Amino acid sequence: MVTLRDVARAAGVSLATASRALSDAPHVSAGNREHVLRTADELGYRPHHAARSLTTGSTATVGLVVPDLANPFFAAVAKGVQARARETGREVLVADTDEDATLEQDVVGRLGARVDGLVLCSPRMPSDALATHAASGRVALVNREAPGAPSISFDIADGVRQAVAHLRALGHRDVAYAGGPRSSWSDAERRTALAGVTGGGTGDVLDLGSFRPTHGGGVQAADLALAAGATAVLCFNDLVALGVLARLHARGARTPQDVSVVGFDDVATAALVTPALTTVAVPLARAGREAVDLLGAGAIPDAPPAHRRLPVELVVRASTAPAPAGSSPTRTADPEVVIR
Amino acid sequence: MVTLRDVARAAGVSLATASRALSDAPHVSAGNREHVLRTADELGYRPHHAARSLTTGSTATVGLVVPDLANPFFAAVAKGVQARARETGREVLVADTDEDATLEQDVVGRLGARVDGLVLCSPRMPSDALATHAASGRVALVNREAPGAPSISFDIADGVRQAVAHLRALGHRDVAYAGGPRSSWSDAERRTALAGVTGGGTGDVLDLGSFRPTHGGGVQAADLALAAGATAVLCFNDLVALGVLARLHARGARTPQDVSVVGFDDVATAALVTPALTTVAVPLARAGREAVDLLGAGAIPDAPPAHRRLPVELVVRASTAPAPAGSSPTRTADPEVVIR
DNA sequence: GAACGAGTTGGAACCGGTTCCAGACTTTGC
DNA sequence: GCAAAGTCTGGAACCGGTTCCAACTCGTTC
Repeated sequence: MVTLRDVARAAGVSLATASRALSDAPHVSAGNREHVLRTADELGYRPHHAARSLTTGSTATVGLVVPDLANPFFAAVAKGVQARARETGREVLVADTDEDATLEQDVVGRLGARVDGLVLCSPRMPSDALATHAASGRVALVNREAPGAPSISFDIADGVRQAVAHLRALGHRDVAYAGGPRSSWSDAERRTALAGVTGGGTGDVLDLGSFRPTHGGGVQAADLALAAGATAVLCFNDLVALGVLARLHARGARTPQDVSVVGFDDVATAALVTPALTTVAVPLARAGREAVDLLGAGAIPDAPPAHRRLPVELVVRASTAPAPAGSSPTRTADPEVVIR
Repeated sequence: MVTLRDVARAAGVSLATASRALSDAPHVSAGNREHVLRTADELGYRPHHAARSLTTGSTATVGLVVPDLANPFFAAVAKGVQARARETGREVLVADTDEDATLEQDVVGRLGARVDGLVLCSPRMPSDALATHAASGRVALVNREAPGAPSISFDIADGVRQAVAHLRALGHRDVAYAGGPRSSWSDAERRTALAGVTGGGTGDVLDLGSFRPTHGGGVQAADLALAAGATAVLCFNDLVALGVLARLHARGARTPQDVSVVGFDDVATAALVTPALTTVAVPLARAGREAVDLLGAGAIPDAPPAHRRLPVELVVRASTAPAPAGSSPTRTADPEVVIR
């Protein structure tokens, strides 16, 4: 292994000069700089990351913590984080917490010590724990908001509004919501938005309940939607929507002729299934990129952390269509479970 | 920030003793060890990773390089790598190369300097470049084999055999292969296997050509399959198979009644689409885990690198069925493009 | 009672860089 | 022509750990 010492010796300069030349610092003559650079190149010198990190105190690394790397939602964010980090000369240390809030906290602690900043994507830990970690000032959140930490989230309320407006415009009166986990921050956002949007006198959205945010959760929700006589189902995310689609098909209900389905997130597969899914597209990669930039912005201490909400957009595909003509004018479900 | 020096001072022992106590080394009295440990805990001591790395020469980090994090194939491998690394007390530095062979080489160089070992998943770089990097002895390959580096790959030949046998058993005589990129190592493996398996006198498999390994590639292949009168299509991977499925549906061909479709990899969505995809399941997460273990096994220098092939398994779902009764006994395609 | 050895202990060197500081040299201004 | 200012340069301290080595303690054995 060739060290800076070797380069300095070969170039006939001191360690200090060699260091300055290579780190592009001032106080080196043009000739010396050039010479050192060439010598380093010839010797194949590669700076020792740990050594540099030890003195400078910076690791040139960002950490990324996600609940599940194999979930396309998080994978897309990870791709954005990774791309932006590379552009800014940093590497990415990634950790998958297997959707486990306890493991997540552990991981945040361990990873936090090794990076300049940490991007937490959809953290599962409770708010108070999150606040503790946020206090370090080196944390940025994605898809969750919390008082102490800067965050990138999505304009979920607007997405819900667009989705419901779309369905209403198609004549759907019996719209149902297949919700995500109660503990989920983003499910709470959707529900709040639904409660607001339905106040317009056009009728309420039926709450089918909370389901696991998976294909299986969607299967479960689909039966409830059929039983309730809904002609349209708005889903917590695309995975749930895919489950709804599959189950409706299996039960002989046609999509979109009999029942319309709307997803959330616009994951890659949403466009590839048949019928292609109408869904609310959220800029996942962009969120990852901006979260990385948020980490660099720790310039002004005690400034209130930035909460940025990225715009979303309903993408209309083949899973939504006008409500069937003879759809029931009266609701069959218990009014108790309506979202307010 | 609390350093080892602080702990030593607070515990009333020397730096050396404190270090030994915390790294669980011998030559510390039980009393002292206990006392140091407690003091460190009270002070909230966290070892400084860069400092430790500087002296020990080990980074407790593995690097992972993948062409595309958002591709579920690589995401699954990444999850395995991540899990195994955590179990063995290491972190994962991940890099996404955007399917770019040039960027990949660059990334391997930069990442390589910061990790103890590097897992290269489906590397796109040419063999000679791969050999150069493999010479460092700290590289493990996934889904590709090369002379100089240990690797984890899949028993693709067996997968192809199982898939073709399945289709033959269903009475399909006109089986077509929708191939992946010519430069792909794993496409070459599939073709070699196809050439071998079709020699059994049961007829050849028609080569539809090479397609981008995406949904779009599958759409393209589907039209060629229909034109060639194939009753079954074996696809390079699941993404291509999904494209084939979608296009067949759009063109009014029913799956599996008219045309059967088989994928490769058993990505998560394969089971979720309608009809559910028959596909060759490969143990992706396991491959990631074992690749990490391969990195630790640099014990015997100059030992020939291990090439391990993990078993695969055909998963029969709803996209394959007996060949239609009246399928043409004669082939309409040019015999030149048959795989040999 | 002295020699011996095993078990502990702390001082100091070291890992590979960055940066402060003092000194040498060059340029500029009056 | 000389002082002041500025530019380069290299020695050395330092970052926070690990580990070598010498010294020291104590119990054991002859």
